[in-house]
Amino acid sequence: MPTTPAFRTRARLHNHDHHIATAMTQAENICRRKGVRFTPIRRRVLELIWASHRPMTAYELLQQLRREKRNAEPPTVYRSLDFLLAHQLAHKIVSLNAFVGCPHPQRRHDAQFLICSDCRQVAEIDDAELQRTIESAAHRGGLEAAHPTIEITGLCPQCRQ
Amino acid sequence: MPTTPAFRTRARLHNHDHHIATAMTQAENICRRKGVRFTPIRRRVLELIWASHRPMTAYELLQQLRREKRNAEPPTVYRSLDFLLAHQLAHKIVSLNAFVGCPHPQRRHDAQFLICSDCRQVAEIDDAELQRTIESAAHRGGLEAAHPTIEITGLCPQCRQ
DNA sequence: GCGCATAATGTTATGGTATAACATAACAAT
DNA sequence: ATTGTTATGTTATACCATAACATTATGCGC
Repeated sequence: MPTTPAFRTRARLHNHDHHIATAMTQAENICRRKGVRFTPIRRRVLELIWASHRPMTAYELLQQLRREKRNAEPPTVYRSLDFLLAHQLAHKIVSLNAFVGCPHPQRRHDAQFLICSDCRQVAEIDDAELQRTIESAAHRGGLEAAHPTIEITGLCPQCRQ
Repeated sequence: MPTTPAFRTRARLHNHDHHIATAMTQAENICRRKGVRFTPIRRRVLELIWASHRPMTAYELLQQLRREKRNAEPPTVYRSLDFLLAHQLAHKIVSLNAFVGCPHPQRRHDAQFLICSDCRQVAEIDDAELQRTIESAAHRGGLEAAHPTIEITGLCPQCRQ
């Protein structure tokens, strides 16, 4: 069971700048430890992802990026996204063709997402029981080295009110 | 636990024509019962989906369809797919942007898929425990009226050998 | 059967997502 | 400084999906 509520409340949204700063510092540290380059473009793309409360598509990111970098093109942002995904600093939500920041990039993990169909907010959960159940279902079905994509769409608490 | 193995063996592939015929008859019956029209195009698209052992993209289906129907265009196939998805005669695999036939379209269900990353074969499983666990994880996370997308990628038994 | 409403298909155009391929620039280690 | 490697610039294109409007087919009440 997550120790913090899965979806951000209004109060937590107010702290958003702080969240971004923390995520960026974390990303920096991780890249330094791994000896990979957290270049200005990569950093900026991750900042833009975090600056949004909702998952961002590659072309939304491109549009933002172009405000500062006139010559940005699709490969610019897709390459940065590839890097961020490879190092688990971000995740792709395949059901939305969009990207979110990873709230705990330190440990490698298979992510599970809750998606609000109304406000489009996404919460990453990390449910050990769910993980185990998925793995055992895959195994019963004959699948090995399984990498699950779990995306659950529904209504978040705020949007139900 | 499924009563048949999730992935098709070579023996079961030999029976493929029979599988297709069964699936088509089932689809016919379902459409008749629902009072919706199983038109020649819709029928043919479903046949093409079943004729493949792998998930088919919309444009692969279009290419096939054009062999018989020179004037087929993207909307032709997307409309048929919309119909087939709406009536649960087929499913979309969002992580592949591709479509598979539904092996048990009678009962309405949230599907879970095992995907072999080597041979690309897809098995639909229907694991009650998994379903329950997902729902309760979503609920703990605050999400209601949850519609899960479960797609697990790995290696199938044949491809491991 | 006839006329009508509705559903399905035809057709053209365009929007949205992602990558190939090759050129240039930045960096890091000697 | 030279060189191998990684990152970025740039152009073009492939792939995925739908909008919008015209035409045709079907089912139904008469």
